[in-house]
Amino acid sequence: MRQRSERRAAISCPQTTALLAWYDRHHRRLPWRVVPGEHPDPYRVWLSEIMLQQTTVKAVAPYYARFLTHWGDVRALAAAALDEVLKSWAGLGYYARARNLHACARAVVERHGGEFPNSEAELRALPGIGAYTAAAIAAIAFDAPATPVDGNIERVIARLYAVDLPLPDAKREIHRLASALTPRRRAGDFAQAMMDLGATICTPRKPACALCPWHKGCAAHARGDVEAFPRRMPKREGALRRGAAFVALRTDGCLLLRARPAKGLLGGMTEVPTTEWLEEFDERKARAGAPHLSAGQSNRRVAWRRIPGTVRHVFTHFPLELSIYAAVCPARTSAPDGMRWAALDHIAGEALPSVMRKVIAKVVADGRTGDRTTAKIQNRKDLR
DNA sequence: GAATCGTGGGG
DNA sequence: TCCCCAAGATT
Repeated sequence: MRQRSERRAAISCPQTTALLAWYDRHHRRLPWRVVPGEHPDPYRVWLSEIMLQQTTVKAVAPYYARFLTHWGDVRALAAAALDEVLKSWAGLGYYARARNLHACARAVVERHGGEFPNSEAELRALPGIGAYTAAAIAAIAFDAPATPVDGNIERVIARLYAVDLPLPDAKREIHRLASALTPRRRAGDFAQAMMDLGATICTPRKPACALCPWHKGCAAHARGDVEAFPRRMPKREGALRRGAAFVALRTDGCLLLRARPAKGLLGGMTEVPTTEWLEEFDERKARAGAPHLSAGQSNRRVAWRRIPGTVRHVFTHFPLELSIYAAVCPARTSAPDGMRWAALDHIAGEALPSVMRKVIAKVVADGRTGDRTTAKIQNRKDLR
C-alpha cells in the first residue's frame, strides 16, 4: 500500500475546473448516485464500489438493487447468513468480494458501531477495501480530498500526460499525476468525473476526443495516437484446463449439488459434482470419478451418459473445457456424503456460478434425459 | 512482485 | 470468433 502525502492543487487548476463543469452537465445518472448537493449513504457507496470492482455498470445495476431490497443497511447485511449473501451474488463473479463484503459489514458493526469510518486509513483496514476503494469511499461518501485511481482514471491520466511507462509499473506515476489535479473541495465529484470521462469519452477504443473537455491539453491527442495509451505489459495466457461435470437428475425434479471449498476458485459457491480441472485430463479416468448413485436395496448403479460436445468457460487466468455427463435416477436415490438434492424449481436461488448454470443448461438443451424431469427443467429460463 | 480470482459485452 | 477489459483485492 502507498500512504504518501500527496500534493494537491491549492486552488483548482483550469483543468480541474473544466472537468467539474463538464461533469455538472454530462455526468451519468447511476442508481448509487444521489442528486448533487445531497449526501450519499456511505453504505450504498461502499456496496456499489465493491460490486463495481472489475465489473461493468450494466452488470452491477440489478445486483445492487436486489441487495438493497434484501439488506437496506449495514446492520441488516451483517446479520445475514453468508450463504444468503453468496446466493444473491451468484453470477456477478469474483466471489471473494461477497465473502469480504459480508466480513466487512460485520467489522463495521463490531469495530465502528455500525457507521462506516470516514478516513482512508480506517476504510483501507476493512475486508475487501483496498487502496482504490478506500479512496473512492472517502471522496464520494465523505467528500474527503482523496484520489481513487481505477482503470478509467489510469487511461485518462495516461493519455493526458502521454505516460510512456507501461502498466502496472506506471500506477505510482499515474496516481501522483491524478493527485496533483485533485481539488480540495468536490474531490468525490472530480473522481467520478474522471471515471465518467473514461467511460463515455476517453474510451479504450475510438475515444470521442472532439467532445472531451481536456482534449486541448491532452498529450496523447497532440501526438495523434491516443489509443496507444495506456501502455501495458503483455500478459501471459493460462493453459487450457479440462474436467468432467456430472449432472444427476432425480425423477422427482431434483438436481444433485454440493458446496465448493470455502476459499479459492468459486470459493463457497454451489456446484454439480466435478472432477478436478487440470491441464492433464484423461477422459477415461474422469468417467470413473462420477458419483456412485444407487437407490435403496436394488443397489443398481445409475448409468452416466456422456452429453455430446463440451462446455467452455473462460476464467481470468485460464480457459476451461468440461465434458458433461448426465444421469437420471429414481426419486428415492439418496445423496452421497457431502452432497444434497436440490429442487429444480428453486435452482434460481442457489449460489450457482455462471459456469455451473452453463453446465446445467447444456444438459437441458441436450434434452434427451427421457422423462418428465427433462420437460420440467426445459421450461426454466433461469438457467441462462 | 507475481498469481489468483468471474463474467459478459463490445469492437 | 477472438481479443480486450470493466469503479481491484488478496496472498
